[in-house]
This record gives sequence, structure tokens and C-alpha cells, in this order.
Amino acid sequence: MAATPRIARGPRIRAAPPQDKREAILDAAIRVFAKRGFFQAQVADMARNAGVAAGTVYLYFKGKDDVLVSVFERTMREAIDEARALVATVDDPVERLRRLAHLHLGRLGRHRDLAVVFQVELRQTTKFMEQFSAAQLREYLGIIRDVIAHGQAVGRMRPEVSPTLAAKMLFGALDEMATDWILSDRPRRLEGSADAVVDIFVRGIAPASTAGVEHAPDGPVA
Amino acid sequence: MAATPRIARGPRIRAAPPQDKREAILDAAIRVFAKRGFFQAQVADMARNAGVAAGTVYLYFKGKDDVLVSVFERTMREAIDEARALVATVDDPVERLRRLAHLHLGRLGRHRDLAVVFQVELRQTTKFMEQFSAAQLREYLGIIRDVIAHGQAVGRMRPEVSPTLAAKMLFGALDEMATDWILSDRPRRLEGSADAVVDIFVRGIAPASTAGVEHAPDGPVA
Amino acid sequence: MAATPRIARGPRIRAAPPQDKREAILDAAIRVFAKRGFFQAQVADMARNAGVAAGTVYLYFKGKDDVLVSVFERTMREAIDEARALVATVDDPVERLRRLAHLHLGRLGRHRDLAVVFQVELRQTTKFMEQFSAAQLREYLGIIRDVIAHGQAVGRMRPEVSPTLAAKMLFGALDEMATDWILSDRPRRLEGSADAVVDIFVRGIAPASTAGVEHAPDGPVA
Amino acid sequence: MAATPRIARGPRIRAAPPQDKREAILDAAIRVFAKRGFFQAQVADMARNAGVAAGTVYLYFKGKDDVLVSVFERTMREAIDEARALVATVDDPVERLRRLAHLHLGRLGRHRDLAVVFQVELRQTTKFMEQFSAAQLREYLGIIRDVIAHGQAVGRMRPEVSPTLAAKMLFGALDEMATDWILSDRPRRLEGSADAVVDIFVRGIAPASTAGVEHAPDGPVA
DNA sequence: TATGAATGAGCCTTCATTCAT
DNA sequence: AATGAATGAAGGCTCATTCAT
Repeated sequence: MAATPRIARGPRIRAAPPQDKREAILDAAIRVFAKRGFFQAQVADMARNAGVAAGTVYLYFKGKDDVLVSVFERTMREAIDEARALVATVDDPVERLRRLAHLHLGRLGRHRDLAVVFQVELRQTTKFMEQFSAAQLREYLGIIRDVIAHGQAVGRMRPEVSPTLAAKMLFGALDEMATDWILSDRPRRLEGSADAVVDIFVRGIAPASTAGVEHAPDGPVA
Repeated sequence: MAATPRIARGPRIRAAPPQDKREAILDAAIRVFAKRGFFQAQVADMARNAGVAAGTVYLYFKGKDDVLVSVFERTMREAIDEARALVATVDDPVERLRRLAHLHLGRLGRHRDLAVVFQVELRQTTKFMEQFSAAQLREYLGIIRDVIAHGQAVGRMRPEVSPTLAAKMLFGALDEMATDWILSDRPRRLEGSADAVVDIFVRGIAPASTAGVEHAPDGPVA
Repeated sequence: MAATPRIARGPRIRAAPPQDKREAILDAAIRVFAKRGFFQAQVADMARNAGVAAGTVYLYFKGKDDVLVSVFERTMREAIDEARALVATVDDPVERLRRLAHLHLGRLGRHRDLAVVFQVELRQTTKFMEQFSAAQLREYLGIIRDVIAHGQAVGRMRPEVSPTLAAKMLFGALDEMATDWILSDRPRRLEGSADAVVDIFVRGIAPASTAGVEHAPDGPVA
Repeated sequence: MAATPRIARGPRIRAAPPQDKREAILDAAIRVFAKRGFFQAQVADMARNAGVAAGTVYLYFKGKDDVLVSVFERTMREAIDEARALVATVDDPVERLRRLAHLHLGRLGRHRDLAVVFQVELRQTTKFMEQFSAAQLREYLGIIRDVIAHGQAVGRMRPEVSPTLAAKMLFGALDEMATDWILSDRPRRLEGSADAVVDIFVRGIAPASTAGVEHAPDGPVA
């Protein structure tokens, strides 16, 4: 979303076809992983869901593991790109966090299956994930960390707080909202928790002077 | 703790034995689950690790699933009991949270394998966990929530914050510390993050007036 | 049944005890084999049913197989003894067959579980039965065969019929009645089929002259 | 039989294959069941015998049970079809029974393994067979019963005999021949007993007047 | 004798992956 | 590129049997 519009340069012959199936398989995989869990999911299910034969999966992926990793990477790439684009657009540190939280919970809230895969399945597989994609997670956390560090630099956030720890803390808090949302039955909107979480968090890392000062949730910040 | 000193006499023939093996299997299971992950763990491994035959596992558990559930339940029961005992001992709301955080991270930090199982394996299996033990998780969260609600009642915490949401937020933040600790290689102490997390969190939910005020860790509060 | 009343001679010290359990296990085995089938039956079930511990079974039997063989042998011994006693009492060949059929179907009809074991379980296990107890089956069939041969000798049965084949035929016919009775739900009496079967059979092997002649069921034959 | 001669041309690419393996597995299963017995038979053996991998069995059958049931059903279908065809061809009631007996014993005599499975294995498994295939057995018996009932209608058989009981009796007698043949070592032909059994049986249910009268085996009856 | 906890060999079944078509 | 029938390794679970008590 909000992807940098690719300048239609060059012909780009043989555009979509080959990757159509790859995408279809990834989408099907998300559904199946969400419903059955990674280990219980069968490659044949993914294939059927994607409308291809089981063998075809192996034309696009090295194996079942690779499909999961690819789901992770595709999503993280999008998330990172969106987060980067957001930071480039908004200047106020607090507003940046607020919008990042909305982005995060919004994405998961819109794709429940994706949320399940990320909150539930990817954890359990962390073991083999370590070898592959920890870098992207770090990158994502790094964006939050940098926003906080920048906030400290401009005096909007308390300097003695570790930006790294604070970033993890915010991420963890949002994560818990997502996990909780998945496990609960009530059909409330996940994104609805974003402001409250960020509010508490921002107060928590606000400089002593600003504390108590209403941090203008929606005010003319950016 | 402080078990009633058994008068060293009397028959007491064949007293404890039966549960020795059950505990041994649970401990072994934690090690194996931590190393291989639930689905890749083999019952035979658990048994070997516990020093019993594979079939013996089935004398104490209904199956592999039951072992995992039992690990969860045993640990949660302990955690809940400890948390309850703590709340009964300490009165200051902020101190309660600080001590709960130490308890939480301390326990996981002391048993890395247990931490892995809880942060990684139990997530992925949430699916079948839902049916069994969601109640205990809710109970644990409920303790935190009540502490916050009480803090609000006594004016130590901002009343417009949802105690439920705040509890999840704190839990999620601590959780992320644990997950991050597991995935990182540096041998720092997990419990070391407790104060920083609680500090930010407590500031985040502090009443406007108290913000910035040092939250007298052990002072004569109650 | 109708066992020759043992003259109460001698003290018979230490009478029942030792074999009480053996008998109890055999009886329990019949019930369990009938309900679950030999291969699905568990030794532990038999033991529980007999009111003893699993290990006790091995004090009286070499193993599960031996229990089945013993059930067979105990029953066959009784059947053979009864059949012999009958033949010694009755002289008329036709009446002998009639009474043998009643004995056979009566015994099975009275103990449905025993019938199930004999008609169903013992067949499938014939393989390992061959090695043990084929002899007793032959002995039982031999009694029938001898009755027929005697019937031929006294002119009551057609001489050109093979007594061996005829014996098997009668046995098979009775057997089918039992099998059918087991599989059917209707609570009719198994022994009720005895006369009809024998009637047809006896006519089938009757000398040409006697055919159609009522075979004087109980009349003064001998 | 007498398959329509396929014109030897045309594409006919990949015509039969799919069921080749299924049939091969069924044939192999008969051999293995005959040799080891159902419960002792291993799926892997069946597969090896059929020249396929173990997993392949599960492409054609739901499980081991299903293989046995399928053996039964395939054979019964053939037997019933043959019996029906025979009845449609022959008119004389006695001759019908004679030919049915030959068919029955001939089939088993030609395939000793099949005979073993039918006489031995299928009995012991009657328990789970009840749920599946009792109908076909009844159908088979029904054919015999109808032949007898018809024989009574045309005055060739005694009317006071129950056709159902008589059918079971004949079936049981033939059955015993087969079982006995299996257990015996002598290499005599099983089908050789057919005439003798039918002869006795037919005399047994013959009308008083006809008794003793040679039952014109092939004469112009119908 | 009797017990029953413990053993561990054995096997059915699943399913990721391959490969001939 | 696509298919899907075939493969075969792998592992959870059962249960007959043993043996320390």
C-alpha cells in the first residue's frame, strides 16, 4: 500500500503471469497456516487452495519451510516499506509512533489470517526463522527505535530511556493487542487499541516537563 | 515451602514415588520442547531425557499434547500462586507491578528452556491451547489488571486508562523482553529489564500530578 | 454338566484355591475374547475381569495364546466327555445324533460368549491352533463319525455314504446354525434348530427303504 | 468373460492403469492375509507383495481394514454374480444346488489363499465385518434359499422344511468341507466333495415319495 | 503367590517431496 | 510449466510381558 508508484519505465514484457501463481500460493498458504498451523498444514492443502497441483508448489518454493519464510518476508518487506514511507512523511515523533501503531494494527486487523500466522505460527517456528529472517524483524524494530531516538534528540522524549528497549516495549505491547484480538471472539476492531497504547507509552517516555501535558493526540503535529 | 517437618518415623512406605517420574518427564519435556520445538520433539527423546522408557510417558500423560498442556498448567499454577502471594504481601500498586515484573522475568530468566517453551512453543500451539488453558492466562492477566484497578482506586494511577488494556500492555511488553532475550545471543540477565519496563509503564499510566515524581520504590506507601 | 458325580472319596485337601484363579481367568477370557476378539483383547482386561492383577495371568498361563488354547481345550474336553457319556447311554444311532446335536447347540446356546469365541475367534486363530489342538477337534468329529459308522453297520444308515464326510457335514451344518445365531439379533433359542437339522441330515443318509419313515425320536430303538 | 474384442487400434492411451494397482494390492493382500492372518499381516508386506510402496496402499484403501473388506466384497460380488448367472441358466432345483456347490467349492479350491481368508480370517473379523458386509452374505444365502423354495413350489423338495434353515445347513456343510480342506494336508481336490454333500442334503429334503429315487442329476427336468 | 509399574518392540499411517508424463 | 501418482522415512502409541517388591 502506498507503494512508491513505479515509474512505468521500460516495456516490462511478460509482466504478471509467472508470479501470479507464486502470489496465489502465498495467499493460500496464509489461509491454510492460519487455519491449521504450520506443522499441521499440508502442502497439498495449500496447493488446492491456490488452485494448482501439489507439485507446482515446488516450482516456486524450495519446500514448505520456504513458503512460510516467504510469507514472512513478503509481509515484512511491505511493512518496512510502509513504515519508511510514513516516517518520511510525518515529522512529529509522537505522531510517527501513533501512525506506526495504526499501520501495524491496521494491517493485522484487516487480514485476520495474516495476523494469526504472524502472532501464532511464526513464533513457534522462530527456531528456523532465526536462520532466515531475524534481520527483517530487527529492521522493523530499528525504525521504531530510530523514531524514539530522534524524539529524544529533539527533546520530545526522555533521554535516559533506552530507545532499543522502548522500541521493543512498544512493539511487545502492540503485539499483545494483536494476539489477544486473535484469541478473543468479540469482533472489535484491532486498530482501535492503537491510540490508547501509544498514549500510555508516550507518556511513559515523555520528559518530566511535558508529562501531564496533553500530547495533542490529533493536533496539528505533522 | 517450609514443609511441615515430617516426624522421621512411622511407616511411610512408598510415599512419594509415583509423582517422581511425572515431574521428571515434565522437566525433560521442557528441555526437549525448547530444543526441538513441540512438533519436532519426539516422545522418545523426552523419555530418554527423563530416564524412562517411551511407554512410561503414557502412564502419566494421555499423549504428547497432554505433556505440553501439563507443562503449561504446572508453570501457570506456580506463577499464579506466586503472584497472588506477592500481592498479598505488598501494598503499593507501583511496587506490586515492579515486583510482578521481576517475578515474571526472573522465572523465565532462570529457566531459559522454560522461557523458550512459553515464548515460542506455546504460541504456535495456541490453537489447541485455547481449548485447555486460556483460563489460566486470563487469571494471570487478571491479577495484573486488578493491581492496576486498585492503583486507580487509590489515586496512584490515571483513572481513564482501561485496566484491562493496560494489563495486556504491560504483559506484552514483558513478553517481548523475554522473546527478545531468547533470540539474542548476549548473555545479559532477563530480569534486568524489569525495572526499566515498569518505569516507563508506570509513568505512562501515572496521574498528571505524579508524573515525573520519582515513584518511591519501597517507601511507606500503603 | 451332568458330570458323573464324583464320589466324595478322600479328603481332597487344599481343594479349590490354586485353580480358582485359573478358572476365573479362563471365564474372564471367554467374556473378553467374545467382546473384543482375541487380538484386540488385552491381557489387562482379562485380568481385571477375573479380579486379579495382570501379572497373575502369567502365573497360570504361558501367555495370551496359552489362555486361548486353554479355553479351547477345557471346553473341548468337556464336550468330548459329554459326548462320550451320551454315546454310552443311548444306543439308537439316530437318537444319538439328535442328542449330540442338542448337546452341541445347547452348550453354545447357553453360553453366548463361549459360542462367539468358538465360532468366531477360534477360526481366525486356527493358524496357531493347528499346532496345538487340532487333535481334539478330530476326536470330537471322530465320535460323530463312529456313531454314523455304527448306524451303517446296523443298517440304519446308507452304507455308501462316507462316515467321515457325513460327520463333517453334520458338524458344519450345526456350526452354521451357531454362527448364524451369534450374528442375528433375534433372541431365539439356538438349541431349537437341532431337531430340524438332524432330521434333514438323517433323512439324507437314511437307507432307501427307511426314507420317509418317521425316525422314531425316542422310541424303543436299541 | 468373453470380453468384447477391442479393435486393436485407436488411441486408448492410459486406459486401465489406475485399477491395476488396486487389484494388485487386493491379490497381494489375499496372499498375506492367508499366510499371516489379518492381525499379524503387515501393510508393508502387502505392499511389497504387490510391488508398490507402503504409502500407495493408502491411495486405494482407507486402511488395513478397508483392504480386508474390499477383498470380501470383490469376492462376494463375483460369487453372487456367478450364482445368479447359474440360476438363470439351469432350471432343475436339484441340479441348481449341485452346480452352486461346485461353484462354491470350485472357487475356493482353485484359490487356496482366498479360501483361507474366507474360512479363517473373515470369521475372526466378523465383528467389524458385521458393520459392512453382512448384507452380501445374506444375499448369497438368499440365492440358495430361493432355489430351495422354488424346489418346494415345484414339488421337488419337501414343503415342511424351512428353506432358510435348509440353505444355512447346506452352506454350513460346504463351509465345513472348505475349512477342513484348508486344515488338512492331503492334496485332494476340494470340489470333489460337492456331489456327495449335495446328494445327502438333497435326499434330506426330498419329498417322501421321491426319497431313494435317484435324483436324475442331469436329466430333462425343467 | 500376587502385584502393577515399567518396559520397549512393533506397526499403521501421514505427508513432504519427487519425477515421469 | 504443470501435474498428481507414487514414494518411503518417520514417529506416536499400544500392550504383552517382566520383575522388584
